Amino acid sequence: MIRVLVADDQALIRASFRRLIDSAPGFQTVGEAATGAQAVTASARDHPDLVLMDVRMPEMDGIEATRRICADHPGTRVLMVTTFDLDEYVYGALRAGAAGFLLKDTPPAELIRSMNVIASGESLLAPTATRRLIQRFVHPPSRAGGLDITEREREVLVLVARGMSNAEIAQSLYVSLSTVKTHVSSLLTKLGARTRVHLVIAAYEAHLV
Amino acid sequence: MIRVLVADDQALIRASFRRLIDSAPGFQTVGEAATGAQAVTASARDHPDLVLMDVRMPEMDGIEATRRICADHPGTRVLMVTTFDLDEYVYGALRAGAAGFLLKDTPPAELIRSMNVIASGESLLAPTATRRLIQRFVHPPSRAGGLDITEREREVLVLVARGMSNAEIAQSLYVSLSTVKTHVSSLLTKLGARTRVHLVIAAYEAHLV
DNA sequence: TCGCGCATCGGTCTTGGGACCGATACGGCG
DNA sequence: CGCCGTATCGGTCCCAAGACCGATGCGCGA
Repeated sequence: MIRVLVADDQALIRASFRRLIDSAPGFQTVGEAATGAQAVTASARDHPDLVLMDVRMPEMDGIEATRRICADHPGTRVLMVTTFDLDEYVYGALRAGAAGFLLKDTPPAELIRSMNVIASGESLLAPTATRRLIQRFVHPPSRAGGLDITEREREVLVLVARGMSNAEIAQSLYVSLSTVKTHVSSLLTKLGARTRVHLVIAAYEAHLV
Repeated sequence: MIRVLVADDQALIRASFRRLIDSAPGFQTVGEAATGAQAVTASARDHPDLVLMDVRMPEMDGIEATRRICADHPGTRVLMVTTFDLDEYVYGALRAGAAGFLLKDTPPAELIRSMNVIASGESLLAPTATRRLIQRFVHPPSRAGGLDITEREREVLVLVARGMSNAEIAQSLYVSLSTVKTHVSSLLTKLGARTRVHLVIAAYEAHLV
């Protein structure tokens, strides 16, 4: 028997989840929570196998509640169930330790199947979220922005970050050593760096390499 | 009507997939392939909406075939269906452009549902694979090995990679400037680096930072 | 016991890096 | 039109960086 805690600020939602769960073979609700804080305390008291967690809740949101529950009770699996399919929600939930993420428009039968999967120790995401997670896995966000530098300076920066000396960069870009030095100096000023080593670090942090 | 190509080297598997697909409403098989190469040519000829692709096939494996199909026909969605739940398979398939990854022990009804999800443009993974992908998302692999240097040298290396000068490192480690220089020189030699910039690069590449 | 690797330290020497000064030329923009 | 930002270039100055030389002490295994 899989013991389930339902956390949602709307009583109507909680009631419908409870009906669904109690009517499913092998499942049983052991409590309800209307806030994130209540979910945490209820989890500590009843140590459910599974928590159906909403994201938007008063007092403490579902993400933070998930973080605490997962930290305190590794055996408890959290399945995020929310109305909004937002990346911040999904990634926040996953980083907080959630084992799954579904939308509230998921058909009841599918929800029950998913809860079985989660309770068995596996993980499951809404297909849209799965697609975006894969996207992010295959093409990690390569934010080259955030650095307020000119195009030429950016070119110099990547060459610096490749380990080239000023002379090598000068050859590579067909300009004089002086010019390279000027660009490097500008970069040092703009990026608040003391030495070219800091430039390399900045380039790596900005995923320019 | 969703048009499906079945690629698997075993005729028995192909036949059973074909029966399943043709019996499902809204689906229709448009071809079979026994090798990766055949899958590529068949996709080019019949441009199916969906390809059920096995990983292990003669001539060309399913990963490579997926890569080519996705590159040539962005409209064609590939669902990897394999016996073995191996990370190399999953990640290889995803990087190749596959939209989904399931195991052959997936129940027929579930497979059909999954094909619907995939065909609708979303993505879907076997729960075990989902769990590992999330794991990798939350805790990216931080391999710090590969560098044949002493423990002390490793300490110096990370400080160098943090942008500290030799003098700062000396203060930080409570040793003299000479000692730091010695360690840095050793690092330069051992790692085949010309300047400390190369050390920073090596440190980042080795994920020491 | 001797040798070896490691960590520690000091000295000298050369060079590239970087600060700071100057300049010219080009293009967009009010 | 003049102003400003960008890219280009030159020169001077200083110092950290790195090469290379030496040395000592410690622990560990042959």
